[in-house]
Amino acid sequence: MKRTVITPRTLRGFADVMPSAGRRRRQLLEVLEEVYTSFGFEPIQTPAVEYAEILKGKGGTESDKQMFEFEDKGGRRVALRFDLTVPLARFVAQHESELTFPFRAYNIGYVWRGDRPQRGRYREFLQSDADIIGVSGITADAEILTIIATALGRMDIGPFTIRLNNRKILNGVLTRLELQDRVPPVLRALDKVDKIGPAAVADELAGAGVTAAAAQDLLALIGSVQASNEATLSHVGASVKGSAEGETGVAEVREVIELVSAALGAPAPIRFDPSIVRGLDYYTGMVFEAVHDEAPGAGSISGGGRYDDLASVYTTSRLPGVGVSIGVSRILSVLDGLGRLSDLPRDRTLVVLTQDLGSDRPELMRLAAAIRGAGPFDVELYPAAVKHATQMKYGDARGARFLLTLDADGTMSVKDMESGERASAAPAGVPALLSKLAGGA
RNA sequence: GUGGGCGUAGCUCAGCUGGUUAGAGCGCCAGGUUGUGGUCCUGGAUGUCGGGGGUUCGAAUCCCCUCGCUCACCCCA
Repeated sequence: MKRTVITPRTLRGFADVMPSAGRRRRQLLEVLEEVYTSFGFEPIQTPAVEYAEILKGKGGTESDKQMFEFEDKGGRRVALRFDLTVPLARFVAQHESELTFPFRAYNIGYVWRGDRPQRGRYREFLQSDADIIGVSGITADAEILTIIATALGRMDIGPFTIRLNNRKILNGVLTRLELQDRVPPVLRALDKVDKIGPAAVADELAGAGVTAAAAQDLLALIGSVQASNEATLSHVGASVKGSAEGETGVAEVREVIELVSAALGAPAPIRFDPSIVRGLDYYTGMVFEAVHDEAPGAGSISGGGRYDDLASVYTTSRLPGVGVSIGVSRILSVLDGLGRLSDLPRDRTLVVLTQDLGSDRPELMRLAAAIRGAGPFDVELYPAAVKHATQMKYGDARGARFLLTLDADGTMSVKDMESGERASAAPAGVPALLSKLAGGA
């Protein structure tokens, strides 16, 4: 009789994390927490599920369409969070009286979006946000950018570039061209210039009711990325002449880059790119996204910007903010695509203790604990008294550095899997022996 | 949501214009080597050819439907 089984599978867009990716993920998260903390950010957390009315209508119609929304058993309309920024706005508005401002917090968690999965794009993915709430100066903007540059640098994932822009630049120009009532379609059209080219963008702008002359102005503005930020800034500075808001935007970009470079003690890995727009409707000033230089087609590994009005739907207090979102799942996917997911060396030495039917198991347990306490060792006791060769192969497959076998006469034999050499010692001397062997190599 | 590509062993894939028992490499298992891994040698197991229907003497191969995956658009991490 054949037993029928349920085919093991995951939902479209929902992925398992395998051990190789899991180790990398852990390392990325360690770097993030360390960097956030070193900038004074506090860890917070918000729920995965919120009232739908809290989440909907904040990030634009596209976000609403992609939101997982359902009814709970009590008949409430609820939704899975689409990002971590909108829940943060709710959090800050709700706990305003208990927080110290300017409030700096980070939040690491999964978010859910119902769009079609592709490489590096999932329906459930891990994101890590850091935000400063309560001030509108560009010092905060610069600090956020410094955090990204620092974190991405320490993650050791390869070269990256932060593409930076400021919404005030385009807003200013659009106002001068009397297009302020058509901002979203115009921004959408301009955002496509890399993909479809200036001519097609001009067509789309014409379709949005933009005159040919205005379209040329806009294309000149966004097509002005130069070899250096300074060159781009002066180029764009010329096109925004006459618009106070646009001039402010250019000045902010210039100053922010200067501040980040000062913080890093080196030129910031930032490229001023006036074509960066970003879809989320709530951004009001600085906007940016980071791409991995070796996988620019994989999409952004980080993004964010300034949003000065986000919390206004939950409170009458003015709570401007600026934040970054780092795509942990996306970074893992990029590393996987580059074949560098599992090249992370073990940060501690793995030791495997073997056993057989006659082993003194209390002695083995004591010894495992002693080795763990003796230094940077991860120690596992093979959990069954199977054939010794099997346990050796297991240790090898696991990448263990040392295989330990308790001999019948009570001495411990130590095999160094790297050199192939064997040594022995009394159990009490094993921790010291391992430290010596591991250190000497 | 719109449009393209692809579903053959655990994995990566080969199977020409339809033709007998469907293959390779890797992996896995066993032995060589009964308490000392990797290398090597020998042997072995495994497929509803994604599913359903149709054409045909005959379908992994052609047609239709369906499911799944994937890429592009859209949007973004």
